[in-house]
Amino acid sequence: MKKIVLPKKEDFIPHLAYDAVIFGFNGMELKIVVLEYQKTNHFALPGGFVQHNQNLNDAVYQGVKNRTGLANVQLEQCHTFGNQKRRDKKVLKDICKVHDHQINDDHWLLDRFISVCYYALINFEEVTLQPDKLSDSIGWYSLDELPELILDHKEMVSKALEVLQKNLDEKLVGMNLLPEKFTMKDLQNVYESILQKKLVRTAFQRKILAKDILVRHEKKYTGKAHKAPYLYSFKPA
Amino acid sequence: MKKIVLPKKEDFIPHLAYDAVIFGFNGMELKIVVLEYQKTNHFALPGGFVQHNQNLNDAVYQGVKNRTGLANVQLEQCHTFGNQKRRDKKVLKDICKVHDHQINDDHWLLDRFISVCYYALINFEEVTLQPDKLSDSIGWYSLDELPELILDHKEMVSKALEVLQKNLDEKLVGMNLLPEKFTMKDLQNVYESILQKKLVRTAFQRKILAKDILVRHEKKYTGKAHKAPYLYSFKPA
DNA sequence: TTTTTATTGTATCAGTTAGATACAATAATA
DNA sequence: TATTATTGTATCTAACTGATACAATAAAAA
Repeated sequence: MKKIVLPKKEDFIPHLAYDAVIFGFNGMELKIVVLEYQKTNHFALPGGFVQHNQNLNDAVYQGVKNRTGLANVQLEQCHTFGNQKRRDKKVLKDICKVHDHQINDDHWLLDRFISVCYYALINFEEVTLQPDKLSDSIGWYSLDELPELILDHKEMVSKALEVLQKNLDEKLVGMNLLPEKFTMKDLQNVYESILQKKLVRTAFQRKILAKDILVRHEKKYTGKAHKAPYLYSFKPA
Repeated sequence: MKKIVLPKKEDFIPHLAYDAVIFGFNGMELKIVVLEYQKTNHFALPGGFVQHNQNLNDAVYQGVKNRTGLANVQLEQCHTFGNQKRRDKKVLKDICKVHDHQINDDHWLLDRFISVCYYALINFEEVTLQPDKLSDSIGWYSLDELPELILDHKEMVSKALEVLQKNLDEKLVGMNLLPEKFTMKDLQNVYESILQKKLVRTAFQRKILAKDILVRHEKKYTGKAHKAPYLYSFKPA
């Protein structure tokens, strides 16, 4: 196991972290990015720390880029988790041990951390996840098949989904989760995955078209035995 | 000027603060609690720091109680402000000077702070504000007559109001802002103050009554030359 | 070639909700 | 007793949603 360099205490604001819930849509299901730490069986959201002279938002953006390979991600803050109990010495020790680091009980990484949770919506198809050195795997997990996550990361996922649902109509979510061109059915699937309930097809179509935010393109012939749906794209702002 | 004790560095999580936007309603206008630091002409939201073994939520609750005299306040988190520029050495130095404290440029209170912003709704009438030792005045200011606030506290107020507006219908705000019994007009004034727009009287009354959350009581005779309105209270949960 | 099948796009009807308007029912005053 | 301002409610209309219906396909089956 190649020894990696632990983050240095003096570079970062102590006791402060961030974590990110990154949503993607594979055409049918909503999924999120989860990291697995090498040989520890610990799963976690991508997260990190904030440097002393770095904006919180920038730290999250940079961190998500470094730990997942994803750039140009629009991150939205959703909640700050500040419970005193949110620490887990065992997890951190496990992770460090794999990398041949001995850390003492008073090491700063084992301290109590307050974490600011962000979420983002990205296009599942156009993206290649790139695990960093701490993680041996990075992957998409559907919401109802999440592995056990460390600390309160599961709660973060719930909170992020809740905020996402609340902002769905105004934030025009589909724009980030779908490819350039998509069918009405695709868009409805996005909405249903996020809201976790079925919508009425005709009412949905009517409502979306009434918003006047879509451009209609050619039909999409899928080879299936039925009428071909139109393709749409979002009107440019 | 009696010398006060500055918060001790070792007791608190460095670089981390909270601030609170406390809304009250005087019957006509929405107002918020603002502190003035003694003889400095600096105005700020009530805020403070988090102890090492204290939950973030508890810290805010305790802090609001200590700095304003308000207890049993339902606080909701609304946003975390993490811009690297949010520090102002002059303000802190001014405050400390008044209390006869010399602090150096590297004092921890002058560091860059990340602040978690909360908001609360309280009953203006039933409350006596109690300034702490750092502040010589504490008072209610209406939103359009706020003094200049330190740092990004003005932005915090905007954010808190925005979140409040968004949550208005589900959080049943009136419950916290009105006295036990109130008229329909009172409730409408609360809604209008928060949403900062006029509502249609008949539609508002119809909507609220349809929610089936109010109990109707006796009439309220104001001495004015017109029909007396009914008093209402919220149905107990 | 014709029929069948699944899905899509749209229209229509009913039920609900909100704004606008109208109006009767007051309390106190003129 | 008439006047005034406000309140509580009803009614009309416009907008929106769910439910239903149905024509228009695209490809497979007959």
